[in-house]
Amino acid sequence: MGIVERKEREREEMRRLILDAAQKLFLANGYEKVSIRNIADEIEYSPATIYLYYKDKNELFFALHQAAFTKLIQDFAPIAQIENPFDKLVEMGRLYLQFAVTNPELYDLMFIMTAPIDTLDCRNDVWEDGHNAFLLLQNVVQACIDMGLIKHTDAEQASLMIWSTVHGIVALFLRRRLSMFGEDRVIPLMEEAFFLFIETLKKGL
Amino acid sequence: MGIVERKEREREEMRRLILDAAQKLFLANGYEKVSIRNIADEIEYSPATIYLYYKDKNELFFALHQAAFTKLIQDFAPIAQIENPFDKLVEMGRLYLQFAVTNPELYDLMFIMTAPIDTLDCRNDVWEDGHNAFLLLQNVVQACIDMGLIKHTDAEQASLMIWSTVHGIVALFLRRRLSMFGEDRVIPLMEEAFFLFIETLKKGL
DNA sequence: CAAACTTACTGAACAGTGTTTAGTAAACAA
DNA sequence: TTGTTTACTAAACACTGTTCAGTAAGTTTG
Repeated sequence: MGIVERKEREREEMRRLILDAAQKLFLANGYEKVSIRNIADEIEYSPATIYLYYKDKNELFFALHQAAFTKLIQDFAPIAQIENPFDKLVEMGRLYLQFAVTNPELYDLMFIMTAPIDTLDCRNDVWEDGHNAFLLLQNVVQACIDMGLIKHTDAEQASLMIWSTVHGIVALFLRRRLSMFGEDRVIPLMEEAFFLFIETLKKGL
Repeated sequence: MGIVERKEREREEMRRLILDAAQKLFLANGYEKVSIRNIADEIEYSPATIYLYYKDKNELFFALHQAAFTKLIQDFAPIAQIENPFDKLVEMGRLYLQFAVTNPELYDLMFIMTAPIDTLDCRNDVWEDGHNAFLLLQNVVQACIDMGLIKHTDAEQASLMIWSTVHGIVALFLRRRLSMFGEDRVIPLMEEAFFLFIETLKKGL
């Protein structure tokens, strides 16, 4: 009875087809300008069909947000090679910034938009992707503490502070709150702020 | 010929009427759920009338965002009494955090939503409110530098870093990215992260 | 194989959105 | 008392997310 397996497979393929079309349109036109009807047109199905595979638009956003997390984790792969945990921390921050600047729509979906989180809330589910990513940071911070590279002993507190700073830089940038510095100065200023933060951590944390 | 003056006054009153109705609905129901038709119902005018006073919805958002800035500046008034510039900085951060937590919709409008900024962009205008608020911070940071309380000499860089951290904390909170810490731990954790940041600045900046 | 059932899909509708436009009635100027 | 300007609105346009009855194909059963 391989039919149910094939059906299961076909269902998964259809979910992928929808997801890929959604991602393609999102990356091309931004999230605001993509509707269920657009996605339906792209895959040449009726809009109602999408609702057979995703409960609503938020769930589709959530699936996209999950895919974005696996991409971020992939981008983080090189840090495994770094020995010194503080260097690891710095490189993580650099890669995080880079990810946000090169994939602004993905970053928005992961850390700014409320749509994916709304889906979690109505399922009474916890934000696993976010939590895992945070633990990745927390582990590196803990390693710094264990080696005496950071004096402060609460890794969770320190991690939240570090995450906040880096997120703050990119969130202000992505939501165009740094435009007053002039278009060509923004990216350098962000990098300077980041490296100043690292230097401050070195001396003060 | 007092007629044009009266007309001017009436026009301004109407703009206020719309703005107040919009703010009332926004604060009550959140921004997502307020439409031009809702606002029109509230003030008992036709939806089209609103377009005689505001170019589009973004411009209305922009006006609300400006009003929010004057509220923030008002909330900052007590810092004028503080002598020591570093204490001033800390209190500014505390008040900023407090403003965000007590007025989440206003903060969102000022520093997260893109709608008000879209209006600026299409007018080729610069974000004055944001810039002025930033200069307020930068002046305090400069005072810290001048008194040797901060070693780093670039006030702009330092200010951006400080703003980023505080914004990061509240932005993660407001967009529900700290839910994984548990509802009752979130606010204390934010405060701890803030004070850890201050301690780190004291020692490292 | 034919009948019964299940699944996958869609057209059309519902209830909403921001925004524009033609037309009306009142206020003002000549 | 005309002519003109102003303030306003009903209705429409082109969208949006979402639901549901109906259809046609695929699958199972007698």
